[in-house]
Order: sequence, then C-alpha cells, then structure tokens
Amino acid sequence: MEVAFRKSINGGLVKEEKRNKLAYQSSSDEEGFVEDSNVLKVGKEREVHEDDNSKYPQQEDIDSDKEDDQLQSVKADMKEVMKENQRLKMHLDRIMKDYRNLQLQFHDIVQRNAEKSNSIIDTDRHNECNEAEFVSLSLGRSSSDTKKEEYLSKILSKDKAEEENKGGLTLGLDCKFDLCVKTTPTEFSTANLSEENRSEEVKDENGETLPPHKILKTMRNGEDDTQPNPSKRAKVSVRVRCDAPTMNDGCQWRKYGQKIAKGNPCPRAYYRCTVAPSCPVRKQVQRCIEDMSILITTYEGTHNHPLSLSATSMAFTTSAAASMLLSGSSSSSESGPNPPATDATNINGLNFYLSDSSKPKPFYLQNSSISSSSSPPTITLDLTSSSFTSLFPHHNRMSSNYLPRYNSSTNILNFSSLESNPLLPMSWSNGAYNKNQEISSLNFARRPQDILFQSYLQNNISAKPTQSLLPQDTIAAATKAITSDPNFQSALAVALASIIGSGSGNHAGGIEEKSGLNLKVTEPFPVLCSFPSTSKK
DNA sequence: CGCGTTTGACCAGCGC
DNA sequence: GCGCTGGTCAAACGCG
Repeated sequence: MEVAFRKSINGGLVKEEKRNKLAYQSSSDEEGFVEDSNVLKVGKEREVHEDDNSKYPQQEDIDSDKEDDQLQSVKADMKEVMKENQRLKMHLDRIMKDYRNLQLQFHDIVQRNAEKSNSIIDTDRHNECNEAEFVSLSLGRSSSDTKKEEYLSKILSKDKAEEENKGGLTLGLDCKFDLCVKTTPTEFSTANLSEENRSEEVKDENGETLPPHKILKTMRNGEDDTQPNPSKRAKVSVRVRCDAPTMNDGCQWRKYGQKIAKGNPCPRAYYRCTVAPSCPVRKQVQRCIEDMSILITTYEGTHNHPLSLSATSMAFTTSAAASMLLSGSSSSSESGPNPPATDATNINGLNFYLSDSSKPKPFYLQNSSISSSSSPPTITLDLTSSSFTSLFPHHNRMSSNYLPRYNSSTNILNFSSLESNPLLPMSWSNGAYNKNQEISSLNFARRPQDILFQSYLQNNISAKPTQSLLPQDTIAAATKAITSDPNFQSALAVALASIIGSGSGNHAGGIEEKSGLNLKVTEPFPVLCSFPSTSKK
C-alpha cells in the first residue's frame, strides 16, 4: 500500500502522510487502520492523475492547479481526521478516567453492600431435609453487633488502603483467582497450581509412582494433613430445584457409588470429580424427601485443578459458603483483633475476600444454614426458597425472577433471570454473551458479584419513575444510571471486569496495562478452589 | 473395546 | 463386642 502510494505521489504529500502518521502514532490500531485507508484512497486518486498527466502533457499546468486543489482538499481531510482522532483520544481518556474512578469505588460498594445486607434479617429457615441440627446463619447481623460493625469497617478501610498501595485488586474468597497467572486454553488443564500438586501427588514419600487409587488415598491423607481435623472438613450442601438427575455445575463427575440412606427412600449417589485424575472433590446427590423436585448436592473437598468458568460459578458459591463456615469456626483462634465469634450465627456471611484472605470483606447471601453438630461442618445454601429474593428488597416484581434455579435444558444454574428482565439491554441477556454461554458461561448474573450488580441495576434503573421504559430508552436510562450513581458505576465495573476477564486474557491484559488499574480478573480463572482456606494456615 | 454406571461387598466410625 | 450407618471399592454390566 505504502509502496504504491510512494510511487504515485509527489514528495510533499509523502511528507504530509508521514507527518500524519507521526501524529497518529499513539492512536489505537483501529484508528491507524482508518488512517491507512485514507492514505490508500488518496494514493489511488493520485495514481489515476499521474496516468492522465503522462497521456496529456500539454495540460500540465491545468493539472498542476488541480493537483494543488486536491492537495489542499486532502490536507483539509487530514485535518478533519486529525480532529476526529483528537476527539476519540479525548473520549478514550475520559473512559479510562471513569474506569479508574470505578475501580477506586469498587471497595466502597463492597462495603456498602455488606452494611446493607446486615440489615436484612434471615428468616430462620432451617433445612428440613438435613437431619443435622442447623443453626440459622442469620446472614444479617443484629443491631447489637455494632462493635463488630466498627471492626469490620476498620478492616475494610485498612484493606482498601492496602489495596490501593498494592495497586491491585484480587478477587479472593477461598477460590483464589491467581490473577498473575494467565492461562491459555491449552495451559488450562495443566495450570500452575495443579501442576505442583500433580507432580507431588503421583509419588509417595519414597519417590515411588503410585497407581491411581493409591494416589487418591495419598491425596486424601495429604488433605487431612493440611486439615488437622478431618472431621472439620467443610461440606457445602446446595439445594436447587432441578428436574435432571444431577445438577450440571461445570465439573465432570464420575459416579462411584449409590446408597439408600436412612430416612430417605431416594438413593444417595456418590460422585467423584474427574476433571483431574487426582482431584479429591466428592459430591453427594440426593433428592429431598419432602420435595422430590429439590436436588440436594453436597460438595466436599478441594479442587486441585483449574476450573472452567462455569464450574467456577458453583465453586465460587460453595467455597464461599465453606469459607464462611470454616472462618467462623476458626476465627476466634486467629491472631489479631478479631471480634469474638460466639457461635456460627455470628459469621454472618459469605466471605468474598478482597485481596487479603485473612481479612474478609463479606458479601452476604441469605438462605444458608450451618450444621453445628459434631459431624463435619456443613453449610446448606438453599437456593429454592422465595425468601432468597430478599436480596432485592426494593423490587417486588423481581421476586420470582431472581430465584436461583437450575435450568435442565441449558444445564445452567442461574442465580438470576436476566432474560426475564425487559429493562436490561438485550445484549446482556440474550445477545452475544449468551451465545458463548456453553463455553465461558458469561451469563451476567451467575456469580455473587453479579447478583450484587443486578441488585444495583434494579435499584437504580427500574425503581425510578421511568418504569414503563421503552426498549430504546433502556440504554439511555442505563447510561444515566451509570453516569449519575457512583455506586452503580462500581457495580458495573465489577461486572465489566468479569466480562473482560471472561472474554480474552489478552484483552484483559491490555486493559490492565493501559489503564494501570491492575484489575486482575482474567479468564480462564486459574482457580484453586479450596473450601476451607482458614484451616490450611 | 473403552468408558461410565450399577451394585454387592467391605471398611470405618459411632452408639449402645 | 455388636449392630447400624455412611462411605468407598471394584467386579460386573451396559452402552456407544
């Protein structure tokens, strides 16, 4: 392209082009492409006239004037393009600035939501299908917990400062998103964390290679080593309405046993995670005796391999629950100025740690209960109850829509129901992201932070007087909400970060680098989903 | 034939 | 020690 241009154009125009190129050097590739297109176009025009000149040398003077005119017009075009370029640059700067602001406000929204959730009193639901004695989580705190509240605020502000110092944001919880590690799909199955485990697992202490079943046993023993009290190993039970025999949570499972458990004629099936041959994670699946449509899935153990994002959704939830459970049972023994945890009900929430897992910044999820018997601690996430909708107290209309449910046709456990929400841009629920659902599970509302995000959507968009928004007004309303409410901006930032991270590691990395924000949420998540992190210390 | 499921046997923990 | 129960193993079986 450039060669053809040089062949056909005089030196002055070449200079002009070079000057423009220099001016655009800092522009994006897309802008550069547009610029080159212009250059190509000009070059071709020039080629035509050069041919004309050779054919009719007697019109040289006239053509020379024409050339000057065209040169001027091209220069004018260039100036316009430059102006446009400047405008785009300004746009970009503004976007980056906003993005930075959103990032800084992220912690604020986490804190505010924690406080918001504290005012929500759990309805003392008990899991009637579990024979163990359950203590209601009371995922909101009582008003008498002001000391703890203050302590939490201190922790949060301290963490915020630390986060800003570090310049990094790490989505923690016991799912440790190893955000510095970017894995490609080919790396996915052998990502760093599991690599270490694997290499250690296949050999015993004598260095001998063990057969698979012995590896498993070794694994289990090793796990017990890291968890001094095996009986304390957390179990997370998830109750979901599901017609299918088992819930597709993104992992691969192999059934290894089935038993008729006492008190329930429905057989209990035992599954083992087969994503990695040495993965010790088990799950038990059983129908609820009182409501056969409810599937009770109990997870136990720690994935020692990266999970797909769809599996991460469930692992995220369950590990968070287990984290809450374990941190609650061990928090009183932790060093530092921890508030006294008198019992499980003081744990109060799912801890989605930010950056520093030792200092939880909890979100709160309702409808959970903790078994406090002497048996292995079990937390039950009841995703079948309508009271789950108290997460969205300002929007009664959304009640049924926000029931997390398992869709057997799509094999997706949905924490929300964007598709039924006409107030959202279609592309968020039924559009491009949905097309990739099977691969990357980019449903906007499948992760706890997405619930948070949607909560904001509902509170900030639909709760406003413009309830009968036409679809074409939706974007405008969303834009208004985005620009007017910093909280919503923060929530959006979280959601966007998820999407960015889900789309392409390169893109995420690019944004990361350009913005300097270190919003390190990448996909595929090299997740080490460890349920009881606190017990491993 | 390979892989996943089924199912009876076996084992360990717990209560009496 | 014995029985009960939950959890796991592994051979048999079925399916693609």
